[in-house]
Amino acid sequence: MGKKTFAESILSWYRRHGRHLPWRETKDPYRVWVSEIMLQQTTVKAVTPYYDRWMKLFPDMNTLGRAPLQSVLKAWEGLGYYQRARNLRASAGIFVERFSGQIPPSYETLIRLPGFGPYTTSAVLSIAFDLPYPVLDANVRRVLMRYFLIEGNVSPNNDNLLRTNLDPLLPAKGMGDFNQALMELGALVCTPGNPQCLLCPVREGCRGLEAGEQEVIPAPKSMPSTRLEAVVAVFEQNGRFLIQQRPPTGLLAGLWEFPGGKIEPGESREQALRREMKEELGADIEVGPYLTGVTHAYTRFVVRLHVYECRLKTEPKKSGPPRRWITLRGMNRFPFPSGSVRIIRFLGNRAKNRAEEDSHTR
DNA sequence: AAAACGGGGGC
DNA sequence: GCCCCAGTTTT
Repeated sequence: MGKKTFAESILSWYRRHGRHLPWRETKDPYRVWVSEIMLQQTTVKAVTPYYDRWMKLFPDMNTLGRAPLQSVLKAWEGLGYYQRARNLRASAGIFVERFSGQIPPSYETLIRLPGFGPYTTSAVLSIAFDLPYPVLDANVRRVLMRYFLIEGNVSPNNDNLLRTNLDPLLPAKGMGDFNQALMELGALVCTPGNPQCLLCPVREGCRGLEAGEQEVIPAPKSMPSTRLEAVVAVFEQNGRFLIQQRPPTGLLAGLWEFPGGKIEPGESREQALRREMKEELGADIEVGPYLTGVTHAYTRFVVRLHVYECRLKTEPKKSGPPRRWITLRGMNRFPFPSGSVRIIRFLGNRAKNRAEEDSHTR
């Protein structure tokens, strides 16, 4: 009886130390798929509550495949990368219409569908169908680049090197568990900073540890970061607020927001508001009191939103993006980016405070 | 090969 | 305040 193989070491560690997560309680392809999409570039901590809510709203493929896009986006509100939700809905429609509501267990078929890239396709096929596709995600890349001492950045070239090195170490069966075990090791032990090499089941064969390079592999990527100032206009008429829909493509596509825009260099906030509302609504406005400030961080820039109560002096034009007058409660049905959600929360608190003051001074 | 595409957690 | 995350798609 020889020593444990790489795969055996990883798997036995996973059985002992792997976390119990909602999407690991099942091999239902639909649930596995939804979890994989949600987990793209998104931490387990952030996904868990969304996943639980999602399965109540859209418990199976047929429900999702027939759901209105707006309700799907609403369920995704705050998770980010909203194209994922659109792709999920689009592919669910295809599964319902062309595959009897089933996910076909074929790499060539899935990879053509919206939202199925190399990672997701392999993950779904290995985890839900026990097919022999290894995955390369950020965790696996980090673990294996360290293990094989592949220095430098994550790149297609290094990915090929990884696959070549990994191939002889793959298990004969149970690829789904192996993939999840490798990812879990990256998430819990072989972390970006302060990796817990003493607790690692494969530290003996790790060439990165041997070379003392484990902390600097893969090479850290520097993130350009800029700051941006923007203004937001809140119009209220008879308890209803003006919101408008963003364009169907690009940043935050199809989500709703309060009108506003970027402050140009040398411009005051008030000037920016009047200019933006002239451009967006075709209306002249009066800028009222400052309501609140919200800082909203994106991957490569930070926006500071300055929110002002405003009043329309002229009627808005009819053309332009869809616009609606909506009560605070009515906003439950519209998907907003997180920055807008915080403004809505502010307006809700303000309304509550006003109601309380009324009840005291009455 | 690089950029676009969100947001929150961790330090 | 910076870095990262169960990637995909477009440029």
